[in-house]
Amino acid sequence: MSSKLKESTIASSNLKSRSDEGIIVERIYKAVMEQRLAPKTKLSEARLCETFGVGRMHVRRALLLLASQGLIELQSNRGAYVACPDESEANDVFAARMLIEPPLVRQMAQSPDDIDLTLLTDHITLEDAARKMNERTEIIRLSGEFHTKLAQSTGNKFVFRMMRELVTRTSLIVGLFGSAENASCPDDEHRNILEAIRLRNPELAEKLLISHLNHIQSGLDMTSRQAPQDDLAAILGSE
Amino acid sequence: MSSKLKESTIASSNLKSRSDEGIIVERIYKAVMEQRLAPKTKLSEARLCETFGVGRMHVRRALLLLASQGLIELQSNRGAYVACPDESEANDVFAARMLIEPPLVRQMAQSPDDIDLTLLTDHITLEDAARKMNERTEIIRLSGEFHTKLAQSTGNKFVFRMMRELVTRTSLIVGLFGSAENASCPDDEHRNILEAIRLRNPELAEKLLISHLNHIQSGLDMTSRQAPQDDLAAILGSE
DNA sequence: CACTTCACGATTGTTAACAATCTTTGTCAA
DNA sequence: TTGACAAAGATTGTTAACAATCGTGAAGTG
Repeated sequence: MSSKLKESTIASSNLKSRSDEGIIVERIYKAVMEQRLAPKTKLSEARLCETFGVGRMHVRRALLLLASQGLIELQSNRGAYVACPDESEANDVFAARMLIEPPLVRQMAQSPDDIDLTLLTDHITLEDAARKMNERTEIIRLSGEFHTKLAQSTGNKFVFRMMRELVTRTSLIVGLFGSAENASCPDDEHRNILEAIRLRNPELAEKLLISHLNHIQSGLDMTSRQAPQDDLAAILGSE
Repeated sequence: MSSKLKESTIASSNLKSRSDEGIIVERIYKAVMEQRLAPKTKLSEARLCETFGVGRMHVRRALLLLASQGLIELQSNRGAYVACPDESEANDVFAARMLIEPPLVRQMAQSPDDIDLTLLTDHITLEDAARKMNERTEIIRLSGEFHTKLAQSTGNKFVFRMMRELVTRTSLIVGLFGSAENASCPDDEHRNILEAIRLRNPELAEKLLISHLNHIQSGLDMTSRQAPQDDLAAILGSE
């Protein structure tokens, strides 16, 4: 396809990448992806101001961007809360992914030459490393990011953005309804999908991806929930 | 599928629908969809303030939302400008639509019972009426909105949002690179696609949609451009 | 004791003034 | 005439004070 897509944050794809709100958006985005920020956690303006050392204006702009992405919810006069998908939304997310990802990998497997495969092989190396070191948050984030990078490797920024939104939402959903071992994608499925693409086998790639998504979805339990957390500075402060 | 999706604006899907910035976003969105706001047109804050009769804060928030949607571009210290897609972006838009829409209509044709078909038949009625009355802007907008409503009728808000972004961008692209008669989708193609869905013929529906997208894309001339406009109040004021 | 009401503190929403930056215009010199 | 330079004007970015709203807890009443 065409463009480069080096940047992988919400803000930097549209705005000046070094802006203050870009940093805030990226940090919160990452915290959600790693399931360190639980749904319904309150993100108060004052707290974020001191955490990031910026004025309220930047915080409010960042919150607006996050809300437009659906990552948080803005309640009038009540503040911002991490989004808390319900069962219906979860179904929609997986339905959307079932619509998009199979044709995506199918197409990738048809002409893997157009595609940046090193990006994906490198990523799987990272996944293996994180698994070996047993770093929970890394595993979770990388596990989701594989699918994002799948889209990113096509070089199509629209496909990339759609995918990132769906993957982020999936991370929230898995954090809410998933059991512990289900938090990350199963061991070798990513590697197998990538291998099918490299071998130019569209049918196999599509089949593997569909069953992969089914694995994730079937591991969800739509009854259990979790409690919100609180210590924002500890969660968002590190980097 | 699941949710209702009555609201069809950018802002109202995530934010309080009656908010000031919601109105601004919707107006500008509509103006772009109808190709009344040409790419590179400057959207100055002061101008928008008096046009909509709101404070700068609301205007700036609306501009941020539009930028996050990719509809406009924010240049640091220089202001907001209607996005101006280049050839590479145009290719990406059509590639993304080719990826999503065929599986979408295929799936719709497989089980049209889950779907709100009256929404679509009503829409085609509107399209015919606008064509008969020769109302250019209406024709252009409805022509694009058919595809949006295609996604909307599934009830999946993620599919809907993805589609809306792609359709909006397509409108910009057609306005930039399209010839006059190509501004709207050809006469009966929408009706034929809908009919194939209603008749539960997935292969036909997919085939018709693919050739429909090809018609639109092949009607583009990637060399010619247009000049930006200026009188914002006249363009955005009416409603 | 249960319930309502009210007042206070905390948080978010808004405004307007101020600062920084860019654009334009006018001047001068080569 | 053309170009560089500088000042003025216009536009955007930022801040801080003010207003509005919400949650909480105390006080009062049945």
